[in-house]
Amino acid sequence: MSSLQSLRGMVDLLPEVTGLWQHVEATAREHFRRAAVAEIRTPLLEVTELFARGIGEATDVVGKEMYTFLDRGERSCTLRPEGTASVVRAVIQHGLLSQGPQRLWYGGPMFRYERPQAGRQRQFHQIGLELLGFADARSDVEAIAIAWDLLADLGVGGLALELNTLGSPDDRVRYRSELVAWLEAHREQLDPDSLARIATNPLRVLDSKVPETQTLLAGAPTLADALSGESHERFAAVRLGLEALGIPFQLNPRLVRGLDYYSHTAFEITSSQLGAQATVCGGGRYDGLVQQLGGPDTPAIGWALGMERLVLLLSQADRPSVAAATPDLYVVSRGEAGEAAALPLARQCRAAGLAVELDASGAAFGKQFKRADRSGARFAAVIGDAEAGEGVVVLKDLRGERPEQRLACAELAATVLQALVGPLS
RNA sequence: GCGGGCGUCGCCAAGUGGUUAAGGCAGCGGCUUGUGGCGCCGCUAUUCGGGGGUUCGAAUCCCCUCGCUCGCCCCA
Repeated sequence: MSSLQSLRGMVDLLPEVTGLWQHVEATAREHFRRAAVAEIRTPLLEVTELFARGIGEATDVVGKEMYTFLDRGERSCTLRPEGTASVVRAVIQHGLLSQGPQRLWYGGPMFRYERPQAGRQRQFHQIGLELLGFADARSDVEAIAIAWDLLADLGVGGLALELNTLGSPDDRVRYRSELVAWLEAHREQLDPDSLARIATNPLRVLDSKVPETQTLLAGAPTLADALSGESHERFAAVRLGLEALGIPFQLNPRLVRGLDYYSHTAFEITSSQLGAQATVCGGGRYDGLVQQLGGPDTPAIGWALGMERLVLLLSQADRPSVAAATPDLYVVSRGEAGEAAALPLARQCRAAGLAVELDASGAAFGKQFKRADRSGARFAAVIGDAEAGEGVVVLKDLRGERPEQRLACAELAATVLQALVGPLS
């Protein structure tokens, strides 16, 4: 194949799927509006240091998945691999927190250099929520509820909410060193993968898929034991809040978010229908991040939802397909005067709110009608030299029984609009 | 980065060493020069992702390469 192709992992969204994407986006917007969450848009490109400091040097995302390059000014730049760091940076940079807590959402492409597979691309899209300046457990519950309701409204079934707590940053640091000490003491019995993670991300050892390691881990110190009383209470409040809203969840003590900034509540919404990449939405609390990036000490919680995975679920389900752009009216014309009159006519109908396709091919009438039929339009407007001369147009119903009708050009839009809302035949 | 599967027309797909590479869908043209949907007829791959090699001869065998895909890792 000598012709040019898109880069690996960079996917084109063709017209047959953009309708569904728009539907998801519109639904998300509406849910954010109802929850009084405002949109924020940040650049796709940031200084590399933002992600290194925000996400954590030791994470896979920063360590091996970033699209990083030097710009012409020799500055190290990175295409954003996730949204939270950028949002926090923007909020700090513009002093938004001095105006009070912030309820923000964002959406758009993210970039991670990984091997593509089902539900994973190198350029992928997330919609995310960030509640900054909210410490109470109720904000955790609210954040989760917004995600849950959005997914339910979209009609995604078979979802499971998994919940865990990572404790306060202090708890986590303390537990981390306990765990590392314990793992070091059992080095010989660990599998190579887990061994490597001691240095990089020890909490992830808990999630090892090696059976022997899992058996061994039964004797390891648990995060739950390392939690302070306060952290325990906080987690209990989150659980109670979810129960009060009737949102089902299952506790998963091995749910450890990969990014460094998480603390306390961590959650994932997963689907069994997604293959290996089962997480549709993931998030949690990140109380330390704002300060770590140079802002005021600010509690926060957020989540990100994977658009590709969501769309995958929606297109698997037996749901009516979201129609692509189908015209209401297809304009067929012929002859010099007719063709000249067709465009103003189409334009006038568009101004009235109709979806109008104009056949500008100059093809034979039969051809034009064939195309009118395939376009899916309900009506065809026919204008030839004779009609153009009299200032009239022929309206033909392509789907129903309505007889062909000759009417003044000026009446076309109103007539079609009225017919569209009326019964089909 | 590591494993498995696959790569024949825009899409689906037959063909596994031997003259011109089936077929279906879509597309285009015609039957039908002011009226579509059905039907009928015709056209659309000198070429089998690309490059080498074996052979009298390859889409079919071998090597390399590129791409797609599923999984591992990790994550949305």
